[in-house]
Amino acid sequence: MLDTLSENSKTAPQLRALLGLDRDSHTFASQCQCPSIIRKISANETLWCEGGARTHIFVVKTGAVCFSRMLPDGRRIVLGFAYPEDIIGLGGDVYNCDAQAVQSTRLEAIPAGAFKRAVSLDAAFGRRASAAVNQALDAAYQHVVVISKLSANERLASFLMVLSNRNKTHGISPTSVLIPMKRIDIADYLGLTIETVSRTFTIFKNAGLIAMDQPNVVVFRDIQRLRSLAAGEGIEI
Amino acid sequence: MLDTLSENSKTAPQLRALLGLDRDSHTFASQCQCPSIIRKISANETLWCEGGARTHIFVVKTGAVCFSRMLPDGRRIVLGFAYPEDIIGLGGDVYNCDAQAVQSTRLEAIPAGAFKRAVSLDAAFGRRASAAVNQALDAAYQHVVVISKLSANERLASFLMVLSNRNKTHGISPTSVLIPMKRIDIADYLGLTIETVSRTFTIFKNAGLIAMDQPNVVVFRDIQRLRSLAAGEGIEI
DNA sequence: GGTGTTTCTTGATCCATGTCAAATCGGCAG
DNA sequence: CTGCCGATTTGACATGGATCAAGAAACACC
Repeated sequence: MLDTLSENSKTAPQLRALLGLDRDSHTFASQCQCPSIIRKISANETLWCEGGARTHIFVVKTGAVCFSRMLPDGRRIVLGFAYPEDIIGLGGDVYNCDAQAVQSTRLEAIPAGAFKRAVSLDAAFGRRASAAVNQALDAAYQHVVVISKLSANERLASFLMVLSNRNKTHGISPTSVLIPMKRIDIADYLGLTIETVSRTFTIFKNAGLIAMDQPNVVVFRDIQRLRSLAAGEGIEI
Repeated sequence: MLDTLSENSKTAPQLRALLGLDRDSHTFASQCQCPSIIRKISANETLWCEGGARTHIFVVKTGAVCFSRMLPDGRRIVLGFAYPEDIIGLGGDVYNCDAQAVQSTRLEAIPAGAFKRAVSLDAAFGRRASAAVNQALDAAYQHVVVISKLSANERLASFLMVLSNRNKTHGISPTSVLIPMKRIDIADYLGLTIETVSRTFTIFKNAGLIAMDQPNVVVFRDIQRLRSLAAGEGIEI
């Protein structure tokens, strides 16, 4: 699974520093002071499986990753997505979900053992790691809120607003978003079907909330209304 | 809010040790080496609010606590429940949900500052705390799975099986459970209405899966079937 | 023990979303 | 450009759970 490595632990951080890439994750890796290697995976390739031994912690460099679980009868649940600069793979002894790339993705892989050692040696680093877990917990709670009480319209609005907010915190325009994942991933994430997701996009277009020239680029036309929808203020379209 | 304290930090752990109560949480408190006080709250009383400064970490001694969030238009989402021996209130700088007692509840309260210091001083203790957060994350993921894809029957079965498993790990008979919370809490936890929860209990009774002489005591008659339902194996009742 | 109040259960009906089916779009190989 | 194939959209219909309404049971308080 780790046969697609392209750079070794010494050169990778230096290269990234030189190139000024991924400031945040680079800091993380250098704080770690443990071997870090770059791994590239293509769309749909699996990064880890639920129940598998937690061998690595990853930092997403480019692309996007999707976390999911499968029920015995085949129903699939998407638990979340990760984007560049996200630290993923933290947790207990075994991975608690599957992880696969939704598009071609480049990650920095840090062996779990070295990571664990770094955490116990450096208190500040440990706090950083636990902050990432806390963020994951907050996101999971928010996800529960979205799928347990929001309508299909509200769910999709909420999904779009998360992408918009992410753009804003990363210095990208929050008035349009690129959707890297397929409809089935969005549907399994929002607890809906692909048909309902598709219809809801159409409703948003017809209501003048968004424009969508390509199926994976959404331009916001009435972001305030979308925000109200996403927040669960009980408004109608 | 902390005016109902009944014992001080010195006597409480000693008393608990003498009485042999709550072995696990006692160990936790004594490891912490920071002031711990017992707090008693009655049913429906609020322990903390979402967004409030995280002043205390708690260990549930008796009773049960319910975590929830509220949407602007009044919709309520229950994120989970805590029972005796559970460590609750861990996370970032502010509480990420409301917490209220579902019945008369006794807790051990540890000031967050002292807790934080203990975590950074004692690596083993820190690992223990982060394990609790990891467990919370696992539970949240499981919750997402339950409410995003399971039918009402499967959701209630899942809820009952969690209670049953909890009994088992605590040395109590797993063939019957006591339901301390009201229907509305179960409904808001499972993303259903109280009517559907009630109807589903009736379906289970009629199908011979459970017996329920009192509305808050469930005796399992066909736990294997309930487990299959809860696991999402796609069976019908 | 009676009485008022809350909680739970049951019934009738409705609607948002699922399901099944088919058409259309978009990307890619040659 | 053309044909193919997976992804997306659209349409027609079915249904599980919500909603609205009314009883019945449990509980607290006098």
